[in-house]
Amino acid sequence: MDNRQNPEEKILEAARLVFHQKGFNGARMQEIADLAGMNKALLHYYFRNKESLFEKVFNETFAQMASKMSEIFLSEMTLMSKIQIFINFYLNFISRHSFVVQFIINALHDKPEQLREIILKQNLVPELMLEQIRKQLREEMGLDIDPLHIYVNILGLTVFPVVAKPLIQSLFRITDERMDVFFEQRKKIVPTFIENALKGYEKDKSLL
Amino acid sequence: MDNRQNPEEKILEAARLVFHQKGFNGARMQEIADLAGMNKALLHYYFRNKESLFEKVFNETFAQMASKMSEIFLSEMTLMSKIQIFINFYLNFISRHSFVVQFIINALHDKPEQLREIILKQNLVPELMLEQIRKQLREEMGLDIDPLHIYVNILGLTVFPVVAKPLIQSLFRITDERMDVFFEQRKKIVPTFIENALKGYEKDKSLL
DNA sequence: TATATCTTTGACTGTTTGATTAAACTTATT
DNA sequence: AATAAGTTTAATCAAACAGTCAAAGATATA
Repeated sequence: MDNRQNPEEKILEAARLVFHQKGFNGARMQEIADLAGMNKALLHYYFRNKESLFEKVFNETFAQMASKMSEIFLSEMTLMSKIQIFINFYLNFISRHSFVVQFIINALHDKPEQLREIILKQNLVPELMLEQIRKQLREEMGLDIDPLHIYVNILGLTVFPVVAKPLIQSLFRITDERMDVFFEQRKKIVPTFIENALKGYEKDKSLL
Repeated sequence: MDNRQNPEEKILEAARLVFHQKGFNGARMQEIADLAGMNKALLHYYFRNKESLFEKVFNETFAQMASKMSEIFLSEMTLMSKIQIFINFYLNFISRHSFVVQFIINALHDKPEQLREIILKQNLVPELMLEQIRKQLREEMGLDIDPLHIYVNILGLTVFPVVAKPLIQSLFRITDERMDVFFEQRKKIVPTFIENALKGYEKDKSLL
């Protein structure tokens, strides 16, 4: 592990790796210490205990993901370009940080109230993002649809295959190499899938 | 807990509840014993250890989910009806068994090789399901698309919102009641979304 | 250089937890 | 009724683990 960083940074980097892969229950303070190349007691010196170290990591990770999403969807582009960019970004991002989203989902699943407070402290306003999507759906495609459903659809089509990768591989006996191809294909397939779906609403506007 | 069942059944039922919610690492043998209303040593008497009890539960759960999916997608209906039925079934099912899919995904994530063997022993043939989808895409909609992408899209649109429910609620500050409405809406929205997307391909067949 | 403060370590503690065991209890078999 | 086999329990064990502490080491301050 890199020696140029200060201890706090080294601990956080190690903690990130371990917590992301194993979650709170699966992670061991000893393993984090080993990975950071220092004594276990130092973790408690810099971060009071396991919980607060975990919270730090969660905070960081969540903020990073959420702000990246906001950044993309609040930028100045057509909605379809944003979708294209988001999928490309995300599918590239996870090849380096495979477990981030699953980590967030599981953490939030284990202690929803506790982490919800932490999230509220960061002054993110994801509602703005929804309003922006609503506006663009109307102005660019003439659609009056609940933007939350569209946003969740985008996330589902992008994120789910990554999270469920081992499930898909087990079910259909797919090799790692074929999975790489599969994800590469999705960078094209998902945006057209969404575009087709949205254009379909234009003719028959009787829905939501 | 119901007294009419035999001990094995009682243990399995309790183990299911606890493992589904907390995963392997989060689960405690004592908690399972308490929930089953019996001494902890009995769990070891009937199931050698925690691992094999977990495997039993995983096996059961996975088989149940996989066979239900196969059943729907191998039945005699139009593809669009199957999609409609699947979404309805799944969104109703999880209101009673909230954590099944996330449980499977996490388990497969923690020990992929080990569980893949277990899965292979069940003689499921999900590839048949894919072939069936491919056939129906061609015959009913004149489309020559990789059925795996379509299947993953269906799963993503259906399963992701359920798995990510706490994430969505935290991000957009949505109450439990509004979430119920949201899921109820998706029973209609998702099938039309998919239908629109597929119909879009019919005109412009230059894609995959 | 002497002293105070900050950093790091190894040894240790108390608790939790999965697993074992020997004895008690129950049920079936003769 | 006597015996054997199967079932259940309380007590206990050993390992894993988060967290503590006193002392050693390093660094800054005077």
